[in-house]
Parts: sequence; structure tokens; C-alpha cells
Amino acid sequence: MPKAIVRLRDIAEKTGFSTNTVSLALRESPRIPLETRAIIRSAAQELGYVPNYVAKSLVSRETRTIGLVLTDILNPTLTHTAQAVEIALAERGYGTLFATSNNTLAEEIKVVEMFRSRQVDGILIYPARHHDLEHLRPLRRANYPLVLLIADPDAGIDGVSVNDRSGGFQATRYLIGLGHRRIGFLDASHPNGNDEKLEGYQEALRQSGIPFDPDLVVATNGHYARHGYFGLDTLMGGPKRPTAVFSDNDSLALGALHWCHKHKVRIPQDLAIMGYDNIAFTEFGEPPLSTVNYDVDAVSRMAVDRLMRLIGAGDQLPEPRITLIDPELIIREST
Amino acid sequence: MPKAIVRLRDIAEKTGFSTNTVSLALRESPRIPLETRAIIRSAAQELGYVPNYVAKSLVSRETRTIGLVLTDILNPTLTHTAQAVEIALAERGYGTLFATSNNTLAEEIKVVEMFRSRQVDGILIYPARHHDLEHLRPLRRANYPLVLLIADPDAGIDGVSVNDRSGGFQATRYLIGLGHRRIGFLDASHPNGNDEKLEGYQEALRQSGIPFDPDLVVATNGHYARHGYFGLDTLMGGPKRPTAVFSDNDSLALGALHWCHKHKVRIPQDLAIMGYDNIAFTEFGEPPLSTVNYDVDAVSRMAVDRLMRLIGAGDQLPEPRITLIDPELIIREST
DNA sequence: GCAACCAATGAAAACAATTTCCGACAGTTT
DNA sequence: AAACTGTCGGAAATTGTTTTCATTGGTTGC
Repeated sequence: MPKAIVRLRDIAEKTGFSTNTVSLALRESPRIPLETRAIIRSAAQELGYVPNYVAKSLVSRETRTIGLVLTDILNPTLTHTAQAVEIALAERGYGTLFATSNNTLAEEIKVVEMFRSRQVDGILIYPARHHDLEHLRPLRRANYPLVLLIADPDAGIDGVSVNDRSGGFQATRYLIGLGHRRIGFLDASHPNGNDEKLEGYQEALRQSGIPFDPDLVVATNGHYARHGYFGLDTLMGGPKRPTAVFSDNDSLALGALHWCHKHKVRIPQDLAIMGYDNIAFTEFGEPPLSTVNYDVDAVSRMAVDRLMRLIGAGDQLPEPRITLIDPELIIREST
Repeated sequence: MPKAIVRLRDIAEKTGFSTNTVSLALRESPRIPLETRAIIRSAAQELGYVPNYVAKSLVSRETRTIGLVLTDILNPTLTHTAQAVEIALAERGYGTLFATSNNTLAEEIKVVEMFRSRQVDGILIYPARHHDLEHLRPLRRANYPLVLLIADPDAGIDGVSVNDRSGGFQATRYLIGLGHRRIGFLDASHPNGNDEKLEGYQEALRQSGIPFDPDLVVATNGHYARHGYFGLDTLMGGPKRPTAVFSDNDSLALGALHWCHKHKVRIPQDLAIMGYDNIAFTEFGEPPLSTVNYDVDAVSRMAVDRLMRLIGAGDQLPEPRITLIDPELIIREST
């Protein structure tokens, strides 16, 4: 028995009705009298009928499935996004086809193509490179429902995101307000051209008349805790030690925290540390980490809402709209 | 233009060949001369043809998609599993349809049904309740490829997992070896009937002649850090303070760590803490956490391998096989 | 010079559902 | 009794692909 497939026809043969009648009955069409429906329903139950979505999709031209492309699900914020998106979609009766781009453009292109050929009704994507969107624009032009989990006003594609430039600005301004002048920046995103936080950081320095010192910015070459550990190590090993560090994300900051413990650097007296994202563990760091709140649930919800609107629009998509959520600072004990 | 669909027929009309020839040509059939193939290929390219998997699936009776059911992707070990599974499947040309059961049996049943109706070629599932598998057994009997990410020898269904009983046993025995007699247990899993670690814990106590004290086991009612924090609080608030705590998972242990910092309890002198899973942040705890290594990559890889074998077997599935990986202790500074 | 063969292509039938249209029959109206 | 109306159900077309089987027209072999 090869994966027992029960078709409408099987129910039809069993009950003596036509497949057509069975189809209508199972969808509770008022055209079929209640009694007939009951007979058919119980026969379906008995045979263990499960509707075949792929056949249904072929005729209805919709799969009720959307594709979610993330760079890397190990990043806690993206994990959280995946969960929130999946739940929001499930509530609306959509399935989630999921894939990672591993932070490379080439894989991202392949994944999008794979999703298209699987006929997903729309795509939600956190692109690897925030400014390399050329492979997505033709899709948008072809009226393909597509929402970015970043917000580039020039993209010409819908996007929902936290305003990272504002986040970087606020965090830096706050550190400056605390009296810090030498503020390090642990940067995991620049190599991918995702510079919003760095720009906010520079803007805050500029407003306070503090010259930007490129030596205070270190590329961590990754966004896990260990990268933060080594990033801080090079920063603190240099001649111009900072008195505060702003970190591209919380994992990095947690790694930095660990470096301080190892080297008997007191937090926040000797070094203030500011994270980004407000992942669950920040609250339980030692000390609890100050950070910038990335409201994953709001972003996910709004992105899904927007995608649903695009799917509903059909032939002619509305003008792309960018939604930016202004983040809030969460001040704990590391600053 | 509603989501510009280019069909084989469109290529056929453009080139003057039949759809059939186009189909063959695009799949590089040797029956079509190279020259014809080149013409067809370039026409397909020009029109931006993307094969329609849903139509293909209808005839081939395979979707090259598998369903992954997890209880909750916020659990770092499951996150890691999702990532590892997705990568392993992508390597084999399979897509990953993903859903969470939110730790409830009812949602799990719905998700499995949804996957079935979407005709996934197989299902990988971390069930909400390790002993409530009745909804899965009929699938296995119907030769549906199915692999559990737990290992229940009595399940009658293939499974791959870390041996949690052994993990619980080893961790407890190690703590006993350190001289501890009063060992607390932070339990997030019992309410779902997932008792393997607790059983290992009890077995270790028994072997050392230490009577089991139910007051030392606290249900945390959740598996995030905050649950560990409050769990430890009740444990330490009681009359019989333990000298060591074994925790159902690392998030819980990190929360417990935080409680100790808050209450000036020294680790490991006053209280030894042992986690479970070896998630990324354990290494960067303060102090770094001793834990039990859950080899996610090995489990995921083996589970996918097994699933592929089942899918390949077709009509008659081989006997179910349970694969247990014996975990290793990772000793750091919290014990 | 004709059967046999072969290479290149096409026609049509699947696949499992939905949709459109049409027919049978019963009951009601003229 | 003819014409109309409405209910119930079925036949057939459709969706985009793959697969099986046919059909060309041109060569080859004897």
C-alpha cells in the first residue's frame, strides 16, 4: 500500500454519487441536501480522506503557502521572527515554507527561485544584503507579493522593519549622554552592506562634535558570542581603549561581557556595554544587558498583514509602502 | 498581469514545438537533438519560465517537500535542529514546510493533517508528548515516512535522539561524585510526560543509595530562563536547600545562575549548577555552565538520513529503527 | 523497389481536484 | 395538458506537467 491515497473518486464509488457531488458536499455546498452531505461526510471519514492540496492548488492557482527566507535562523532575533511569522500565517490558514540563504546572495537567489517554482502565494524575506535587491525587483514588477523584513525607502518593494538607524543613533547618543567619548562599535553587518546602525552611530557622534575614529569600529566577521569576545579583544588590545562599546547585536555583547569577566574589567565602571535586539538572554546576563528593543512581534505581525494585503490585491499591487518601527532603549545594568 | 505564469505551452507556441517536446528538452532528454534543446532552452530563458512544481507533483506523486513539526522554535536546541534539518534537506533537493505545535497535542494533530493534505513526502516530528503517539501510528502503518526526533523503543516508529535518560543519569552521577547528596531538579518536561531525564536522575540516586526526595523536584511550568529563575527561587526558599541543581535545559540553568547572582549565592561553592543541551550561550555564562551535550547536528543528520531511506523504500517500509546517541558531559566552571 | 528501421516529434491520457454547464425529474402554474 | 420553475446531480472541461504510444519522413539493407 503506497501511502494510501484516498481520492474524491473513491468516495464517489463507495457512495454511488459522482466525484463532483462529493466535492461539493465536502465543502458544504448548499446545493447538496443535508442528508446527502451527511452520507458523503461519513464515507469520507471512514476512508480517512484528506483533501489533496496539490490538485486543489493546480486549479485554484493558489497554494495557501508562503515562503520565508532568512539569512540564518541561529540568530535569536530571526528565530523569534520565524516563530512569530509561522504563527501569524497559521492563524490565517497559510503554511510556511522555510529556507535559509546562509547570508549569501547566490543562495538567496536560488531559494527565491525554488519558492517561485513551488508556487508560493507570497514571499517574506530578510535579504542577505540590504542593498542588493536586483533579483527581487522583477518579481515585484510582475505583481508577485513580496515583503522585505528590512526597510529601504529606495527599494521600491514593501518593507517592514525596526528603524536600525534610529536605534544606532539613540544608543550612541545615550552613551554620549553618560559622558562617554570613546565609544567602540562591534560590527557584524558592514561586510554585507547593512550599515544602518553604523550610520546612526556616526550621526550621533557628529551631532555631539565627536570625531569619528575608524579604529574604534571592528568587524567581528560573524554574529555569535565568540565573535563578540574576539572583537572586544582586538578593541581593548589597541592603544586607544574605549570606555563604552555599542554592539551590533546581543550575542556579540554577551561575548563581550564574557571577555570583561575574564579580564577583570568591571561593567559598567570600566566599560559600558550596549547590545542590540533585546533577546531573551540579555535580561539574564551578568550584569543584565542594556540594549535596543527590536520588536519582533510587531514587525512580524505587520509584515504578514502587509503580505496578506498584497496577496488580496491580485492583479494590480498597490504602491510599495515602507513601515518603520522606532525602537526603544532598554536600560539595564551594563551601562 | 496576474503573477505572470509562463507555461510549457507558451514556450511551445513561441518555438513551434509541442509542449511534450519542450518538456523533454528542458529536462535535457537525449531524445531531443542538441540544437532543438538549445532553441527551447533560450526561449524558456527569455520568457522567464519557472517549472510549476505543483503540476509536476500531481503527476509524479511526490512533492520533494518534507514537513518539520517542532513544539516551539524558541527553544535554542530546537532552533538549531530546524536550521540543521533545513540545510540537510536543501542539500538533497527537498524543501522544508515548517510548523509548531505550541506544545499541545491538538495543534500537533492539526499540523500533521495539514502536512498530509499538502502531500509532503515525509514528516520529521518532535512530538509534544513523548508517549502520546497514537495519532502517528496509523500513518506509519500506512507506510507514511515518518521519523521522530525522540527515541521511544516502544513507539513502533523510527526515531533518532540523544539518550536523555543516560544524560540525566550521567549528570546526576557526576554531581554525586563531587560529593553532593541534596541535588535539586528543575523540571520543565514532566507535565508533558517527557520523563527521560528525571528517570536518569532517579536511577543515579538509587545506585548511590540516596533516597529520592520529591520536594527537590520543581516543575518550572515553562522552559525559558525566567522559569528557571523562579524555579530555583522556590527550591532555595524551602527548608531543605540543595547543594547542587540539575536543570532540564540550559535556559533554565541560565535563569538559575541569575538568581544566584541576585542572592549572592556563589557558584559552584554554595550551589553547583548543571545544565542540559549545551546551547551556544552556556559557554559565555558567568561562570561558564557545565552541561550535557546534545549533539543537534548528529541527530538532525541521522534523522534526515533515516527519513530519506524511508522515502526511498516506497511501498514497504523497513522495520522501525531507534537510534540513540549517548551524550557527553561538558564540564565547565559551574560545578 | 520494398520492407524494415530510426530519428524526431506530436497527440492524448493520466494525475486529483474545481467549475461550468446541462439534464432529469417533480411540482406548480396557465 | 402544456409550459414553467426549482432541486438535485452528473458530464465534461480545466489546471500544467509527465508519460505512453503514435506518426511522420527519410534512410538503410537486401
